[in-house]
Amino acid sequence: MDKKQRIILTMLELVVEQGVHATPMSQVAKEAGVAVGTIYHYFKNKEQIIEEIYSMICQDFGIVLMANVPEDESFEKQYRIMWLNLYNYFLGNPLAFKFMEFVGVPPIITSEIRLKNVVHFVNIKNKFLTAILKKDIRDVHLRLVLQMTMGNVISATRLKFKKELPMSSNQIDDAIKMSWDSIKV
Amino acid sequence: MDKKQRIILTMLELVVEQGVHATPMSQVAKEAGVAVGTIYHYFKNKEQIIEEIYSMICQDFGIVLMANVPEDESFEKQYRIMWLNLYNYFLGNPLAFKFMEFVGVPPIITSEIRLKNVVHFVNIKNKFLTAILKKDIRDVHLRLVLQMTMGNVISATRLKFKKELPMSSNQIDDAIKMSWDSIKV
DNA sequence: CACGAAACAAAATTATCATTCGGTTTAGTG
DNA sequence: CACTAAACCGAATGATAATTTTGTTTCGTG
Repeated sequence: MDKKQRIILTMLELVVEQGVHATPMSQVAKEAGVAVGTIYHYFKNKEQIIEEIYSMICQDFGIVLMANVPEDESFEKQYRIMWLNLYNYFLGNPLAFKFMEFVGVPPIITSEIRLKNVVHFVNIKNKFLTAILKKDIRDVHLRLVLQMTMGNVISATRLKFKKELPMSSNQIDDAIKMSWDSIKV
Repeated sequence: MDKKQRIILTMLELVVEQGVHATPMSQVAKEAGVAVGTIYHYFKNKEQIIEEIYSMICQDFGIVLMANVPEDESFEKQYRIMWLNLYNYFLGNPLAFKFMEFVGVPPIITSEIRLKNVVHFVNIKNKFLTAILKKDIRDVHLRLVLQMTMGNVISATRLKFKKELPMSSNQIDDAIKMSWDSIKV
């Protein structure tokens, strides 16, 4: 694998378990198997590595969320699939989840950086917007629906990761049902 | 105000806008109007200050959540009041909200510290548990209900703070309704 | 008043880290 | 095969910060 990618992934790994300021560049270099100087060959500074990680994950979100969503089904069915898409992405990419939870927030990620990455979310926004217009879901503000839904998936993922619940398929069903009931008409 | 309290509050203020590792003790000392040495007279180290802030806020939670909850009303009404209790606490104490969102997480707050503070949540847990037993709300795992509800309040608060929504009383009503619909039978 | 303990101060210590710099190696090209 | 530009290296630099140490002040009590 090329060094740049290795630096990014090592930083991601270390940062989610130690925090940004607690992971020295020297450690990143060592664990990535490169010299410190090499890191600065590829990146302007530490901050930029974090920024690239953030951007990478946002892009993932945009793609993963809309995967395998059948256009000819009810919105409830589509919702269920999108919900699971995100949940399964988190389960399969715990580093991404933890990064977004603990690192991808101010003051590390500034609102400016966040703004740069909203592009990745236009599709999902449009999907929910038409659902509101078609009265498939409650007529409340789009931002509220999105934030609540996202929050629900995160809640379920948290319980799973913290091992506070096993999240059997029954419990996942419960969570999705609860989530859907909160937005359905 | 006594110096210990001043140190805690200054640390809280600086930490939510700069992050833990980005706020030097020297700055805390300066803005609190004490000498660096004085801080170490009251606290073993930086970590302990953070820990005391966390504990302080957890205690607030336990008290605030259960305030003015009428025992003789339906659980729906009670839920509404608890929900607003927390929401209003966040609005009135933005530092506490931001601390819990950005600082009160691993690896800064370890699971050990978190465990020490679960005492503050026994009342609220019991309240929801009896609601489940009395079939006032869905029969799903207590942890799921709590995490989802907490997540909903946080979602609403986030939208307000990030100024993405004005959170008029209508919108708050929407949010509470959505939240309630997700747990009601 | 004196005297001991707690409160307070800040300089000194020790450590750590992000970044730079001077240089070497590698790989592609005419 | 030169030659060059990019890739790469890691010691040195320059800051900064957490904590310790040493000493001074305050204050309650016998």
